[in-house]
Amino acid sequence: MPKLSKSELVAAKLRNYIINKRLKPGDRLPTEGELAEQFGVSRVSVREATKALGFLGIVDAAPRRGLSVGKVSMKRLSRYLSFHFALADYPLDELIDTRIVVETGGLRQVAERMAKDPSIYEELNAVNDKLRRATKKSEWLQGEVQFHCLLVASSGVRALAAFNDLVQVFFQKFRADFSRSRWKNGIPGHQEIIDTLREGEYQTATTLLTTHINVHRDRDKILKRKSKKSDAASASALNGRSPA
Amino acid sequence: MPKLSKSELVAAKLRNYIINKRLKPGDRLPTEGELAEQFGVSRVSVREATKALGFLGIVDAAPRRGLSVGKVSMKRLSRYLSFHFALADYPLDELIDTRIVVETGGLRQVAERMAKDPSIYEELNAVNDKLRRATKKSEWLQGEVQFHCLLVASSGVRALAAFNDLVQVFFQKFRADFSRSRWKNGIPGHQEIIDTLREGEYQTATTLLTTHINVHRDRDKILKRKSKKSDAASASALNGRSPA
DNA sequence: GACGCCTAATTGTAAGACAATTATAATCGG
DNA sequence: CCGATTATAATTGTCTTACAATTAGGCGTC
Repeated sequence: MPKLSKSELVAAKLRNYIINKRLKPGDRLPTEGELAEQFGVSRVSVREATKALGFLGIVDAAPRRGLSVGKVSMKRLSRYLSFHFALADYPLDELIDTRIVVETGGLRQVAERMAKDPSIYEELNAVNDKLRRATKKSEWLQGEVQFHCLLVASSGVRALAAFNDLVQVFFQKFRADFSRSRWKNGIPGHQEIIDTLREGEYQTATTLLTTHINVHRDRDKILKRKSKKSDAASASALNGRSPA
Repeated sequence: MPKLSKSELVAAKLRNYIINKRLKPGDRLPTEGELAEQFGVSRVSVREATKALGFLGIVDAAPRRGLSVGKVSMKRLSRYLSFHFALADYPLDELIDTRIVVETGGLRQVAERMAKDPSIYEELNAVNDKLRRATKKSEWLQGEVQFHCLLVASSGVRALAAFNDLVQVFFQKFRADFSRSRWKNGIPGHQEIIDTLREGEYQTATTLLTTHINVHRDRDKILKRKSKKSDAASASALNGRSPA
């Protein structure tokens, strides 16, 4: 059990403070000095906590104005997590499983919302167009993440979208060694998915998206074919959901 | 253009340092004092940066050992996600959608693993037994979370499990006002789900689990049948302490 | 009333000191 | 000679104090 340092405790207490008082972005927090007194620690410890939270955009600090609750955005995180090499945490298979669950999980809602609001389709289409025009690999990498994040965000299930943002960052390193012909190939796949969704056929879209994501698994299998025989056809799960 | 603070600069430099030297998790970094001298700032600024990166698990610090590159884990990041959740205050409907996606998403894997390892069934069964013996509501609350967390963890998809842990914690407040007869009712549901999974029928289990979770939605609908589509800032109860 | 200056509150940075922790070396017992 | 224990020292963790930098809000002048 890793013993929590004082600044980490302060961060946790600050979190509870924000939750208990039901503070929302923009609301004021006590000053560093007041927090120090209230929590019974020195200003240094408070600062280490607020600074750390400030890095993430959770709190916002300015001289004279003091501290306030900031707007949490996943973009801040990605900035610090852009070290793809440091993220070798979960094996590829588990990340792919995770992606399939999270991304396909929201498709029904995406289809429903598309039916009511055509602009959702337009946005996704625009991102995919941008992807078509991409020439440099970095452009594609960025666009690819953007597309998949927007897809889940379009479900309107924001908690799922937030988690998906993280997963996409984690996954980034596996996209790195993807040949150009390979990713040019994926773009019509995107198109098919959103077109199918516009028709309301979210179950078909689920199959398509699953296959799209599983491409990474196949590639991995090929790379280490020497290992045990495995069922490459995969095609495994379409998660049957939606009980009415 | 937001002016970067010194500690943020240090964080950026540290990031470049890690990238340029191609450091991997576990590799040693200079000490705080050395970094301070090298970057021409005080130890305080270095500390604020390393602390912030430490929150994300990007650097790891220990007395005498010094600083080293850490490995970012989903556990670590859920701390950040928990802030996101806390500030966002998602409505019940979205949390239910999230739960259904995450919990049912792992069922296929659970069934597969159960077939190979019977102890998975036993564990789930044990938790459900404990649930049956629960008399106090607090026991039930704890057991309920434990069951659903174990269920997802049994899929072996750890990233999904980590996220699910978080969702369960935030869902707790909605379980709070659940009558005893109501939750006694849910226990056979659990049993049916794990039994079905043992048979390998994960699609049936998906339907069952979806219904099980949707009970909360129905109840919600009933509660505010009078009040129309109002977001109705949820009242009451928060947890007091941080979830580790 | 509008504009610019002043002041004070608050964060930002620094230096020094000491406590807490722990890897490594030294010591001791067998 | 080896294992366990103790002592040492290096490093992070925390506190205190001090001061610089920034800026919101008040004051005064026109």
